[in-house]
Order: sequence, then structure tokens, then C-alpha cells
Amino acid sequence: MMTESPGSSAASSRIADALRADILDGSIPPGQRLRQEDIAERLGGSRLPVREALRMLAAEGLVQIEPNKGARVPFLDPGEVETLYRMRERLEPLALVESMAKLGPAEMAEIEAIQRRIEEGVDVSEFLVLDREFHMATYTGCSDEHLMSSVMRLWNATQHYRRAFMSFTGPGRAWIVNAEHRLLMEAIERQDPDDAELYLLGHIRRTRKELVRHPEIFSTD
Amino acid sequence: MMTESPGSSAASSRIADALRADILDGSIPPGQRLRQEDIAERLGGSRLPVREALRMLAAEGLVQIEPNKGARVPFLDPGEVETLYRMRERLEPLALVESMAKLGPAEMAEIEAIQRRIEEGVDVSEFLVLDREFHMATYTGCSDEHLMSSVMRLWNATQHYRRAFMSFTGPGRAWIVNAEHRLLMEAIERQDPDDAELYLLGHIRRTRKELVRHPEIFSTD
DNA sequence: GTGGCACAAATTGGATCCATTAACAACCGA
DNA sequence: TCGGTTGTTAATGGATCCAATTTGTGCCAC
Repeated sequence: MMTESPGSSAASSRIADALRADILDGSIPPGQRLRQEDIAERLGGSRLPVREALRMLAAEGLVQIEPNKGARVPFLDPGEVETLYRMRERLEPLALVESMAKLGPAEMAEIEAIQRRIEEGVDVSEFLVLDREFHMATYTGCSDEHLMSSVMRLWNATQHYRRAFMSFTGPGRAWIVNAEHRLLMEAIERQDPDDAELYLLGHIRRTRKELVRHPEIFSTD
Repeated sequence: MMTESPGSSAASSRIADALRADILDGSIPPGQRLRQEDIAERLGGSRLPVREALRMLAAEGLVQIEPNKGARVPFLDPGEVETLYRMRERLEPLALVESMAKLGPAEMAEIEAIQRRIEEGVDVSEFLVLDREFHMATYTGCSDEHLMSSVMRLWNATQHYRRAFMSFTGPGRAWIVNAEHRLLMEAIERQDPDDAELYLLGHIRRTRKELVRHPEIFSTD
């Protein structure tokens, strides 16, 4: 599961989901233009649902639409990504606290299973998927639509730069992520909101600091 | 100024702006259905740009779209509004800190002018506009699009319940708002991020607590 | 009198067609 | 040879038309 937008008719949502998946997995990189006709032909349907899908993605920040010039995946500068991470640092602990109390044994087992798969050693694209699944699993108890869609937007908007960072640095410092995940899981199991919030904040903040230390990620080539 | 969405062609944006203004000023209350044909006829144009405008508003959380059933302004329950305010408490101090350093004498004068107009005594609808202008004026130095659009979304989504609260309780405790605004302005003028963040957090948190103490605001009649 | 079923009206979703605008290229002039 | 201009092309924006789904209504049976 990545994201889904059920708030629309079949075609628009289906096309938006497909485009979102393509953008998130890197098939459509920043800077690439999205021609309505190409998408309509590739995914089936006419240009109309494509236009609606592009509006939805634009509202999520995944594409930029300029009047009479079309849609393209936007480049983000280091400052924007840093701010997006600072937003994550403040919103995700809130989602976690709202979620924690409702996480039962089944959910905890699922979280642990995901973390075990991460520790078994995975490549970059697998890690990106599993890391996302791990954190989203810790938020499943949060039923607030606004908060969760905001969190999802922040993950989506920064996904490309997270991948670029991982591809560049390699898995050398994977143990740090695992240690942070383990501490986070332990605090959740203890049902300790303060510690859980603290570990999560530290986890995101450390990632932000590592990201801004690698400006080569943002080179446009 | 309320909000504007320049990221689209003329008609879609124009219609979205008009609908947004109508929803925010209460002309279109929660629960009301939005028929595409009516909107197209009322605002000019065909149904196509109306549909795109509704998608944009749906992404902002201002309307809800159900497949084959149309769009309507959603009701929010007390829990949702409380979470939206908790999100404000965390995001707006961030926007303020990013903005503060770039606020010059001209901006400070504008902020003070708005606050003076609030203190001169205004009715409910004027207060809603001026209070919004006041806070947005303190954020003008924040150039981050993602952060500001998130802040705007939070204000928009809670606007109706803020008005309901003000209409219900009356201006009896207006002096609290003025005191908080004055303290906030003073901290900004001192260029003290810690104090500014603290006063802003307190301001939003107090409002949240007052809101949740009045569940009659959420009655659906 | 009430519940269910079927039909009809209304509304949304999708496709095709036309207008408008921006990008691109060729051409003319200096 | 370079710059400006103009015409052509391609892509987006908008309008109208048709299909599919939902909802309301009326009728019939029980």
C-alpha cells in the first residue's frame, strides 16, 4: 500500500493513483513534463479524467501546474526539503501519540515483522517501501483524516530526495535507523507517549540533518 | 486577501476562489450539497471547470466528493477540530519562526495597524477577517509554499467552527485575544523566536480548549 | 396502511470536438 | 551572421453531448 484517494470517481482516482505511484518510485523524476495526451493514452481513458487527476496531484504538491503550460514534477531546493522535514518533526509525533493507545498486539506484531524484514538486509528501493510501511504502521491507530493526509503529503513530497540520499550514501549507516526503530517500538510497546514522541522526533531530525549535509542530492542532472 | 490558487487556468481558479470565499464566509454552510450545474450557471462557464475547482477544494479539505453522489461541505466533529487545532499549534510556530527574521518595519507597522483595528471594536465577521489577516501578516516572511499552504488549509478547515464559536460566545472575552496579540507582537519586535513561539502556541491552545468546551457549536441544525 | 418494487427524473462521469495559447522553426532584413 | 518577426505546430483550456448511476416517486401487493 502506498496511498489511495477514494474521494472521486473511478477513472480520476485510478489515474491519480497510477501517476502517484510512478512519481514516488522514481519512474517520473522531478523536472519531467506530464503531457495529458500521453497519460490518457498510456493509462486508458480520455484527457478529462487525466486533467482531474493532475489537479488532485497538484493539490498534494506532487506536480506543479502552470496555466497553458502543463504539469510537471517540481524540483525542490534544499531549503524546501528542510522545511518539509521540520513539518514532519512536528506533525508525525502528534499522529503517533494519537495512534499509540489504539495499537493492539496484532498491530505491534505487524510493526515488528516489518522491522525484522528491514534488518534482514534490503536494497534501496525495498528499504524505501519498508521504512514507509513501518512508520505508517505505527500511525494506523490515528483515525484523523486531515492529520494522516498531511503526513502522507509530507512523505510523498520528500520521497524522491530520500531515495536520492539512500542511493548516494548507500546502506552504510543502516544500523542507526534500526536502532532508532527499535527504541521507538519499545516505547510504543511500553505505551509511553513522551518517549515515543522523543525517539520519533530524533529519528526524523537526524535524517533531516544528514540530508541537508548532502546538497549534491539536489543537483539537477 | 483570503486565499488564492494561481496554479491553474483562469476559469478553474476563479471558480475555486469564489466557492472558497463562499464557504469561508458561511454562505455555503457544512452539509450543503454543491451541484455542478448550479455553480456553473451562477459563476459562469460550463461544468468542466467547476468539476476541476471541486477537485481542488476537495484536496484542501473544504468539500467532500463521493463518486456519483456529488460534492458537499463536510461536517466536522469536535475531535477533528481539536486535532486540526493541535496541528495549528505545531505548524504555525514553525511558520512564525521562519517568518520573523524577514519582517521589516513596514510589515510590523501593518501588523500593528491590523491589531489596532481589532481593538477599536468590531463585530464577529469583521473580527474573523481581521484576526486572520493579523496572523497571516506575521507569517508573510515565511516563503515556504508547502508550509504556508498547510497553515492556510488548517485555517480554512476550521473557519466555520471559529465563526460559530464567536457568534455563540460573543465578544465578551475579546481582551484575552488582544493581550495575546500584543504579547506576540512585542516578542516579534524583539526578534525573540522562543517567546514568539511560546505566545503563539499559548494563543492557539487556549482557543482550542475554549472550543472543545462548547460542543453545542457542532450541533447539526 | 405499510413495505417493496419498478420506473422516471435528475445529477454526475466520461468522451469528443473546437478555441486559445505557448513553443518552435523558418524566413526575412539589417 | 545575427536578431527580430511571423507562421506553423503542438498542447492545454473550455463547451457540448452522451452514458451510467443514483435518488425520488408512484404504484401495486400484501
